[in-house]
Amino acid sequence: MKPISLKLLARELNLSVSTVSRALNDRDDIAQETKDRARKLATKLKYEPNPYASSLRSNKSKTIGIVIPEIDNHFFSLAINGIEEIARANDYHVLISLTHEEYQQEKSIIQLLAGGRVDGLLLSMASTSQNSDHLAVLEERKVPVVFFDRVCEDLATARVTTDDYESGYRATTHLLEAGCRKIAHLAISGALSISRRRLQGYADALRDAAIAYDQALVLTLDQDDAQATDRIRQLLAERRDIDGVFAAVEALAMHTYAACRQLELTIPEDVKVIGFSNLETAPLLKPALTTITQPAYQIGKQAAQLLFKAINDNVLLTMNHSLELKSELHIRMSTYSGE
Amino acid sequence: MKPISLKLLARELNLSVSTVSRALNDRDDIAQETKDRARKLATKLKYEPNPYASSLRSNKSKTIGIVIPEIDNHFFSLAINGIEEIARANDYHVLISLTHEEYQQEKSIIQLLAGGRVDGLLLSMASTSQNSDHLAVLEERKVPVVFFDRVCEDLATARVTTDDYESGYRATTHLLEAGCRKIAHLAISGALSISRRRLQGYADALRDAAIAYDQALVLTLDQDDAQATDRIRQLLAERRDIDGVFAAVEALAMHTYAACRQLELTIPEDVKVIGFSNLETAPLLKPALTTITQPAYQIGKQAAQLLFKAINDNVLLTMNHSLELKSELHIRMSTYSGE
DNA sequence: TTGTACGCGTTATCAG
DNA sequence: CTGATAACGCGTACAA
Repeated sequence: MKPISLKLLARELNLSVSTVSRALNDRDDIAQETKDRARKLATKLKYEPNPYASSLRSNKSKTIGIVIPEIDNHFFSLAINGIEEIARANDYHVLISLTHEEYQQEKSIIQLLAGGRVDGLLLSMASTSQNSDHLAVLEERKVPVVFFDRVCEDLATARVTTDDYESGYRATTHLLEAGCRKIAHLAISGALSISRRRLQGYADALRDAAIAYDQALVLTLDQDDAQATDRIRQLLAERRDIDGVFAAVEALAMHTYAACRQLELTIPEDVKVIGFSNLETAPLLKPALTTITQPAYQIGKQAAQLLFKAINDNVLLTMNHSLELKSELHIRMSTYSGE
Repeated sequence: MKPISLKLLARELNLSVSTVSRALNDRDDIAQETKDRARKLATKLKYEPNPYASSLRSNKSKTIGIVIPEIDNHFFSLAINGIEEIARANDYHVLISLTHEEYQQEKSIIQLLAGGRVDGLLLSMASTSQNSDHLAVLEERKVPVVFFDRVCEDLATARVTTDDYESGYRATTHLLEAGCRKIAHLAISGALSISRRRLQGYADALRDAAIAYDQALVLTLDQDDAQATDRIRQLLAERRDIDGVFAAVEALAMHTYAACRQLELTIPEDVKVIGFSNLETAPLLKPALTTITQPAYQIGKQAAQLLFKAINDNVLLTMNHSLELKSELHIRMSTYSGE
C-alpha cells in the first residue's frame, strides 16, 4: 500500500493540497468544519506527514543525535534515558551512534551528522580523540552541541559535567582515612578531561596528606578488557605494598575485583577499593563496592534541556551555560577499615 | 554559514547541478577529469548531501528504528550494541525510542515511525501491550519488522528469540537438583510471550519432578521497582517454606537479593536463587548469581541482519526467517547445595 | 476562506 | 559526455 500523502487526502476531500496542509496544521485561516473533515480523514487513514519533505522545507529534522563511546555501560544508558525523556517531551527523535572509543569513528560520524541530519548533538568524547579538528565542522555548520561528561575543552559550547576533581580528591581522601598509604590509580586515556581532573584530585589529596606521588602506581589502561585485568593483576602482584585502589571508571573497579580474586587478595583487608560507578548492583557485590556515583540520568536530562534551549529558543550555547553536578560518595564494605 | 548544496558546487565549477550530482555519485557517464574536479571541491568545502532531499527522492531514509521498553538494562544495551554494528556496516543510522513498558507510548511511537521515517524496525514489545492493533499500520505501510526477544505472535514476520521454554525448564530443574522443593517463580506481565514460555518451562519441570504447581508461588510483578522488592519480601516472609526462587527477568533477581537481605535469609542456604540475567557482575555478587544468560549481542546482530535482508535484498520477512538462539546456564554460588 | 504557484536539494530521464 | 527538466511531499506567499 502506498503511503498516504496530502495529495491523496486532498483528492478525497475535494480540497486543494495546501488547504489540507493548513487544516491539519490548525491554521486560523481555515474553516472549523474543513479542519474537522480533514482531521477525521487523516486519522482514519492514519496519515503521517512525510518527515523528509517537512524537513526539507523547514530545515528542521526534529532529530537530535547522541554520540557516545559505548552503550554497554550504566552511565551512558542512564544518560540516554534522561536524554530520551526530554527529547520526547520536545517531540524530537533520537539518533544514536557509538564511537567504540575510536577517533576515526567519531570523526566520520560527526562529519555525517553535521550534514543537516540532526538539529543538535549531545556528545561524549572517545578516549582516543586527542584533538578536536573533527569537531570544527559542527561550528561551521552551526550545529548546536552540548558535551556531557567527557567534554572537549577546545570547543566553546555548553558542557554538563560532574565535580570530577573534587570526587577524585574525596575518593582518595576516603581511602587515606581508611588507612591506605599506597594507593593505585586506574584510569583510561590520560587525554580525557575527566581522567585528568580525577587524577589531579587524587594527586592533590596525596600531597595534602604528605604522601609521595608514585608514578608507578598510576595505570592508564586504554586497551581492551581482557588485558586490563591482566595489567592490574600484574601491578598488584609486583607491588604487594599497594593497600588501596582508586578506579576512575566503572569497568576498572570490576577488573580490580577480578584481579584480586585471581591473586587471592581479600577486599577490604588486603586492598581497599573505590570506584566511579553507576552499577546498581554495587551494594550486592562481594564485598559491596564503595562508589563515587554520578547523577547520570540528571546529566542526560540537563544536557538535553540545554540543547533544546538552543534548538527551540535559538539561544547560542556558550561555556557560560555549562553545568556541574555533584557526584555522591557511597561508602560500603570494600573500603571498610574495621571499627 | 550556509550548508553546501549541489547548486553551490555547480556554480563554482561552472557545471550543471545534475552533472555534479552524477560526478559525485561516480556515474560512468561522466569524464574522469570532471569527477576529480567535483570531488576535490566537495571535499574541500566538506560537502554533505542533504539527507532529507535524498530521502524524499529515493524513499529511503537510511535509518532503522529500535523500539524497546527500556535501555537501562544490560540485555537491551548489549542488543543495541549488536544492532548498531550491523547498521553501521550497512551505512545506516539508528533511531532509538523507549516505550517504558507502556502500551500508549509504544502505539504513538510506532504510528510516528511508520510514516516513512525509518526503512525498517526492530521491536521488542512493552509488557503492557495486550494486543497488536497498533502494529497493523506497519503491515499496511509495508515497513519491514523484526521482533527480538519480546515478540508479538500476531504479526507474521521474522523473530529472533532464545529458547525460553527450555531455559525455564532447565533453570527449574537445576533448582530441583539442588534440592529445592518449593520454588517461587517471579515474572513481569503474564501477557508477554517470553513470560509465558519461561513459566511453562517451570511448570513442566515441576510436573516432571512430580511436584505440585502452587499458584501462590507464582508472582507477576508489573509495578515499579520499589514495590517489587516489597512484594517479594512479603512472599518470602509469608511462605517460609520457599527454598528456591526463579527470577524470569534480571531486575527481579536483584530484588530477590535485596528482599533476602532484609529478611536476613541467607543465599543459598535458606533460599537458592537463579535468574535470567546479562549482568556482567553476576560472578562478583554476594553470593555469585547463577544465571541463565541470553546471547544479547548476538540477538541484536542477527535481528539486524535479518532486517537488512529485507531492506537491501527486498526479501519479504516471514516467520520462516525466525531464529532461536540458545541461552547459557552459568552455575554459581547462589544455587550451591553443599558437596 | 480556499486555491495557485513555487521552492526546499536531490536524482532520474531524456535531449543534445 | 553534459545540460535542462521534472518530480519526490510539504508549507507558504500571494492571488482570488
